[in-house]
Amino acid sequence: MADKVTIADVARYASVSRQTVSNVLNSPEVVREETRLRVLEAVKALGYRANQAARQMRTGRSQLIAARIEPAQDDGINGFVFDRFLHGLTESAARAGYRVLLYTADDHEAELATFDDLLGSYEPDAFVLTSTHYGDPRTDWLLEQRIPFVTFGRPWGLSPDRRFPWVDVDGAAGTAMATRYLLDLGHRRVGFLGWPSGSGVGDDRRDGWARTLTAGGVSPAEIAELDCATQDGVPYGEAAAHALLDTDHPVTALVCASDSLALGALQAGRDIPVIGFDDTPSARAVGLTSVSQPLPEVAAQCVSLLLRALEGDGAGTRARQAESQDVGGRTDEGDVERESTATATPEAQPAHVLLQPSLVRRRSA
Amino acid sequence: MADKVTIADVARYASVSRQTVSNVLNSPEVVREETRLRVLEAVKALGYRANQAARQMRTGRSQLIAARIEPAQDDGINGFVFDRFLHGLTESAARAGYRVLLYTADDHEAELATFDDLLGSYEPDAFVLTSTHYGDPRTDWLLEQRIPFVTFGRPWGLSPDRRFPWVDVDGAAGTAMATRYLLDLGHRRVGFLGWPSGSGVGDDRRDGWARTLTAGGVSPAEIAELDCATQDGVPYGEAAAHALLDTDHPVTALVCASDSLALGALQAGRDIPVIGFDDTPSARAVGLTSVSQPLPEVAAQCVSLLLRALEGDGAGTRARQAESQDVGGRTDEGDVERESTATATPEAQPAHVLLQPSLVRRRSA
DNA sequence: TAGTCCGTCTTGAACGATCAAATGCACGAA
DNA sequence: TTCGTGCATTTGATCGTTCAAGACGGACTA
Repeated sequence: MADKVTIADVARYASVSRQTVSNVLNSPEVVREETRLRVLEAVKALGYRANQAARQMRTGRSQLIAARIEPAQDDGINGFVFDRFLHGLTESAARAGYRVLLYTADDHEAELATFDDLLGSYEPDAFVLTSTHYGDPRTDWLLEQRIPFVTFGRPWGLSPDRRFPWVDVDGAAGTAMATRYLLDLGHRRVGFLGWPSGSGVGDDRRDGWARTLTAGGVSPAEIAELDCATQDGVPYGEAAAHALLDTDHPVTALVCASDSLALGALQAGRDIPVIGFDDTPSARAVGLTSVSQPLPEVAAQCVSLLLRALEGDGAGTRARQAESQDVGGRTDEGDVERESTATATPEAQPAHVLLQPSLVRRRSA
Repeated sequence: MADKVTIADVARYASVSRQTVSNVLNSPEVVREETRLRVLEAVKALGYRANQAARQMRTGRSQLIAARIEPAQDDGINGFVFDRFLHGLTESAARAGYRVLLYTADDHEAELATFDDLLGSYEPDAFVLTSTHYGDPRTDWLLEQRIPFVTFGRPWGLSPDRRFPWVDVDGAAGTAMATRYLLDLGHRRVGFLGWPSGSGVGDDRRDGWARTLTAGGVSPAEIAELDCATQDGVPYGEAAAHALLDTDHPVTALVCASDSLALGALQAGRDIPVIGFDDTPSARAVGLTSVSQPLPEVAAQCVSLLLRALEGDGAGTRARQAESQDVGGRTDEGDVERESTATATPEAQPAHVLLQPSLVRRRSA
């Protein structure tokens, strides 16, 4: 490799001091235009790139965002969603001058230990959490340590929504959309295959369905009859579908909390419309209509919120200016906000963003 | 956070010099036992963790392994395989004291630029490449720059196998196993749905099938008749399956180069045995028998080979000892080698490992 | 004329670790 | 007694960057 070009090399080449080179790169406004150009030329000629480690040592900022890579679930559904999210995160982060550092952890306790470990060694500037749930200890820990972070997933069960920034997809809106679609097709007995109540995500998805049926004039009693809760997984979906189908008064269409359940429903063999959730490869493969989460946008919003949080905390000041320029860059390119229900919150308050899913129509409905 | 404990704090606490603390952690053998214990106690009491940035600055080693996260394919199959691989990589790397840094790139040119970028700023110690293919420019670039790396995938088309370390799964053995299984079931006209020749992976998988049929006494002419090449994707698989089924002399079973093709074949509706490749969630969901790659092992082997390569190059010497201990740690826990066809190569030569896939039997065959 | 301020650039120090070399000490041989 | 030897530990320098403070000349003010 090119023998390591340092800032001193650039300084010598451009006949200025180290600090001037640094200023050109980090605080261009304090440097005379002519000098600035000369330095930039030198930077280009020598192929200079600031050494992260050295910079980090001085500024305390690593330009690293840590994210946990989760083991693919048995049915790989979560894995897929997460994979696409991670890809988007890496891309959005790169645009803002950050990189994504991976870690694993088997449970929450191990994850907290890993937080500590990482903070002590690699010093990531922020964390991104996924799969938040009721009573998640991770958010409290990070809040207490005052480490910037965002979650992909609402702070289920936490009193106010604004203790930390989060991004999520409106699952209820997704199932509502699916249900509405089936009602418009003329169906009235639209069943729901979901998970046992208690999970934020699952309950949210059920709500969207129930709410839409209610709006469509279906009675609460009937709604209860159309609802079936079971564990996630294809075979469970199949069994649950049978429970709703093999009755005197069978459902005529199904909305499901996951593609796994929907696939199971398809395998039940009746030829009724079925709609899944997450638009996984499996859905695509078998032609299953499914609710799709805008994962690249979720990732972009996560980075955007993180950058805001990072600007707020107390570290370097000079360096911070360069960043806010980067933020500007990202914002320019973002058609993101337009299609999102970005719930604006007052400045200086952790913001949150709730994005709308979309319905991908295929053969199954 | 705990106010940053530095090596000087530990030294003060244990009444020794900074260097002694450093030695306890990196070259324990030069320190008197009594001192060593006292220092370790101090480390524990203060919760000291060596700062990566500072260490990197001195040693030139970042303890970072860079890996590209690929966008999920249309059918998400590659995405899934890669996701699991990445998880394994992160875990194995962590055990050896390394972390995984992600990057994205749209094409090879962009990827080379990213290599350069990363090497200039974050200075990863090594790269992990996936999806290698004929004439891959990335391996040449990295070889030329003398950057350590491993690939998940053979150096297709490169003359000798030993220019760089690689890990791969024996695809031919996988399709051979699948074919053998169908032959044993009494089938003779076992068809193959694969990709057009030209891709290393695809040709390899076809070979395993053809070879097994030949061994089973099927004539070359007949084999050619049973072979169908098409683009990857469920609908293509369905069409191809029809081509092999709707003839005077239809196939009675199918081996496929991917789960997508296999799913297509299933949708063709004939009730014949079908075997896919990669054991993706889709396969699990629909009960498709499939050839499964041992991805966690692949990842573990990648890390193992990388560590070997990293020991060889010319950087610190003291630090190196600590690492080789780590390697030892990993090896202990590794049932990995046992079940793999680890092709041993002479010391100091890049090694490679070819792992055996397994057949996961489900309803489809 | 002297003093102040501003814009531009430079100098020395510091981040936290490791390396290379030096030091102190105990021991045994000359 | 003196000196070399080897072990355990310490000291000073260094990695590449940014921060804080200082230097310098010119313009503007008093």
